[in-house]
Amino acid sequence: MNFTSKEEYGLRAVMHLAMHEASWPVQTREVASAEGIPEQFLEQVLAALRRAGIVRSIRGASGGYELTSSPHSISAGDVVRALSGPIARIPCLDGDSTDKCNKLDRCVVVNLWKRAQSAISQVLDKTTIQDMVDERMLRDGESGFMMHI
Amino acid sequence: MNFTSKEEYGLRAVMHLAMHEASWPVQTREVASAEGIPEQFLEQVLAALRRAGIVRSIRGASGGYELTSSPHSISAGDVVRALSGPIARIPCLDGDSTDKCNKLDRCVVVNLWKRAQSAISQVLDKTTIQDMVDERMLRDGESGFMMHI
DNA sequence: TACTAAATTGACTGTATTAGTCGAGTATAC
DNA sequence: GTATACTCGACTAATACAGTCAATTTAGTA
Repeated sequence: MNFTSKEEYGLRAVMHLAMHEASWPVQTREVASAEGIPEQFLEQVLAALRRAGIVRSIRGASGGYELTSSPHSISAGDVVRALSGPIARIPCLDGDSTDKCNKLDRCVVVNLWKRAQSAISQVLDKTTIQDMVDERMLRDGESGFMMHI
Repeated sequence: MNFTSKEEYGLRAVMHLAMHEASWPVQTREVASAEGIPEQFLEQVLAALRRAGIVRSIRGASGGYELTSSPHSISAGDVVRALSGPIARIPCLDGDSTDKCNKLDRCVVVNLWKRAQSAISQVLDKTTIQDMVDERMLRDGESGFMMHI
């Protein structure tokens, strides 16, 4: 039950794009250096976000990435799911049927996991990227610059 | 952000002890076979629960494990934390100071993680073992027997 | 058209965690 | 004293995490 760097990088990258709409498309390198993310690793993250339809890529010289929709309509949950699959996965609920147990709806532990999963999803889904950008701008000032955060 | 087998085994073991107070102490072997948990692995789990003060062990022949307190006063969160440490750990908040970032209270992503962490903790902390036992008895009948669950 | 900047892909590596297993040792009831 | 049962530490295989590397494709620009 830990949050991963990949998820954090994804959120920071999407926030960065949201905050720099004026200079779209934004290049991987710029996002990487501004947010303190290893460039090659960020490429993986952005590729996953592209496959999930959250960002769009523009290839070739002076290409880069931009958001496909408004920061108001992208939730933190969207980004996390794009990078890690379902939030708080429950082992016996996925995979092939061999290791699924056959009385899932009766399993007390699974019911607990489901309630926890739902609680965390609610938090992530009702927080939009715009919410996070607002909070960030408030704290950092207009520049949005923040060291290693 | 996944739940682990160890956590599930721990919850099931504690539930089993709660449901069999009449035959305390209960032996590892019995818990393992009744709950479908690898015996040796369960020993590790029970040892961790003992160190956390959730169960007490009685050594020697006809020894075993019993709960140290009422199932009403043990929460699922207690069990999970005993087995996995803090719930939903946030990488940059623990470990040695070298990889801690120095403006934690300003980090938007960490704030999001904290809210998610708090949501999940609430669910796990307000669910008691007795709650889970009740649900289980309701579904399975008095015997409490349940295959592979 | 050639050059170059940038995304894209897939394979590769090291480390940590998960999910166990094994075996030797210790305590205690009988 | 011996069988039973907990205790402890090391060990292993598989998976996930966090990157890195090299080769390729695409597209803007001189």
